[in-house]
Order: sequence, then structure tokens, then C-alpha cells
Amino acid sequence: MVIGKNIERTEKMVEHFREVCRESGLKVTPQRVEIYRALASTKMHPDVEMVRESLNASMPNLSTDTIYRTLSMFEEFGLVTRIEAIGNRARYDADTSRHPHFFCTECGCVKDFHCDEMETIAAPRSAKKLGRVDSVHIHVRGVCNECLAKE
Amino acid sequence: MVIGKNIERTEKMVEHFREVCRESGLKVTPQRVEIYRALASTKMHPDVEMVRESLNASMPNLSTDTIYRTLSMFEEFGLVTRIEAIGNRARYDADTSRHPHFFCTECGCVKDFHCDEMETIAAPRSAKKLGRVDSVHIHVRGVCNECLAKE
DNA sequence: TCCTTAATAGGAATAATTACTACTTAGGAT
DNA sequence: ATCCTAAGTAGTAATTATTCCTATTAAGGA
Repeated sequence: MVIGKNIERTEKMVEHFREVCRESGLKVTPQRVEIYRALASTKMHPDVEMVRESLNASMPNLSTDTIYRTLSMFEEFGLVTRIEAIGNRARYDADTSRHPHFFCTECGCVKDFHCDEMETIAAPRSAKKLGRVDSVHIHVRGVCNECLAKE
Repeated sequence: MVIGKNIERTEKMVEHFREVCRESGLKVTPQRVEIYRALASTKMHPDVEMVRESLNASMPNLSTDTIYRTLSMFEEFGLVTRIEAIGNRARYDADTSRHPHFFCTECGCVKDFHCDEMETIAAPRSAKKLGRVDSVHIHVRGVCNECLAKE
């Protein structure tokens, strides 16, 4: 996983992350910072294993459990969004703004795209009748260009 | 899981299922028919365990592996849709028409609702640039009325 | 600097899914 | 109707993802 693009934006996100931790009484540990930074610095919507790999050099003793706990906690505090992609691994996105995803059914990659209509569409009355609606999620499934090229 | 509502509609779906099997050269085994019928006769979007429970009386020896294999196969042939709900169990829907789902983040239930806009919104150019788009999926996350009542 | 309590590492346990193999059966051929 | 064969199934083992547990560590306030 390539880390390090858009360093400025990433560091702004990390600073915001520190603030949220302080405000919420969460300890700012090196593990948490590095896990958050790993997410914030990539567009790959990594799963736990990808986070572990990307931090293996800098934190070889980082435990799986810590990554799981930390990511769940981040989600709880609205710092990341959990993506229910195809397959069995949960993936996470540090970009919590509402936006649709493209899921490749061949390789499992997840990509962002933008669409005003999808980002603003509201839950209808028929949905609100079922309970309290907290968020709207849109994704498309298909085959990414890389996989199409291989065929 | 309550099975048996809307028997007529269910049996029409089962008949269609048989046709698809015949056309595709798939054997119509009792296991497949019952698994399909279990899905077609409920709106609960069951997971593997729910299917197993609902068929436990009629097919006590039905193996987990068969349910997994069969549901994957159904999805491959467009007979069911796999729903990536919250949590770690895959759920399935025999209603393959495009419609949005409500996911309760408390109890994990999945409910259908309808919304013309959500059912017709098309993938934008920005998505098509990423690859071939096969389907569009929309869901909302929130807390269902039953869970709200408990609080 | 000390203290308290939250957080972590490492490993064990659990849960979900897939793989394997000997046996069975659906459905076409006879 | 019976036979044949490949596809399908049951039962179990293996794998993979996730969570739990506990002794140790360290963040951050006093």
C-alpha cells in the first residue's frame, strides 16, 4: 500500500483526529495516530490486514487486536466510515464525507467516485417509517478497468 | 423465521427458479428448491444460519456447506442478491429487483423500502470511468422502530 | 515525577466461511 | 423402467476473520 501522497492534507486530518481524541478524552497513542494516518493517506479503503502491512516497517509489534479495536473505536467516534464491501473483510475510509463507492467484483478493490445526485439524495418517507435513519450509502458493483484489461 | 406467507407468489418464483436451473443445466435438487423457497417466502433477508434453522424441520441433514455453496451459486446465476449488511454474516434476498434496504445498526435487521428516485438513479460518468458498472445498490443505516421502542 | 486508568501485545478462543472426500442422486441415454 | 455418469451433498476438517483475555505498558492529569 502506497503511503505518503498528499502529505499536507493527511497531516491536517491527523491534527483534526488529535483534537477529536482530546475532546473525547481518548488517549492519543502512537498506535492510534499511525493507524489513523495510514487510513488518511490512502484512497485504497484498506482492511485490517492492509493497515497492518503498511505499518509493519514502522510498528512491527502492532497487534491485530489493536487495529480491530482502534478502527471500531474510530468508527464509533465518526472518524472513519466502515465500508461493507463484497467479501468478508471490513474496510475503512477516513473520508467520512458522503460519497459513493465502486466495488470491483473481480479483485475486490474499492474506489471513490463523485455524483451530486447520489451525495444529496434523501431517505424517503417510506424509509423513515421503518425507524430513525442515520445515513445513506450508495455503491455500484462492477468490474474495474484493471480487471477488464486482464481478460 | 416465519415461512409460508404469500404462497402463490412464492410458488411462482420457485417455478421460475426451476426454469432457470433447467436452462442453465443445473440439477434441480430438493436442497436447492427448499433453500430457494426459504428465501423466496420471507422478507427477512436471511443469512445462512437463518436458512438452516428454517429448514431444520424438513431437512435436518442439510449441511452448512450446501447452503453456502447453493447461495453463492444462486447469486452467480442472478437468482438472489447478496446483501452486504452490517456485521459479519452475508445475507441474501430473493427479490432481485433493484430496491433500497434499511439496515438497523442495533439489531442487524434488514428491511425493504421503496423509493422511485433510488430505484432509477443511474451510475454517473465518473463511475463508468472506473470500469464496467453492473448494478447500483442503495441502503440507509439507522435504528429500527423495534429497537427505538426498547430504549 | 508519580499515579491511575486506559491502552497494548501476544496469544487463545470464537465465529464465519471454504475445502475435502466418500457417498448419493438427478437427469440424460439406453 | 433401468443404467450411467457427472454433478451434488453430508459430514468433517481446515482456513480465515474477528473478538476475547490478561499481564504489561504508557498517556496524561495531579
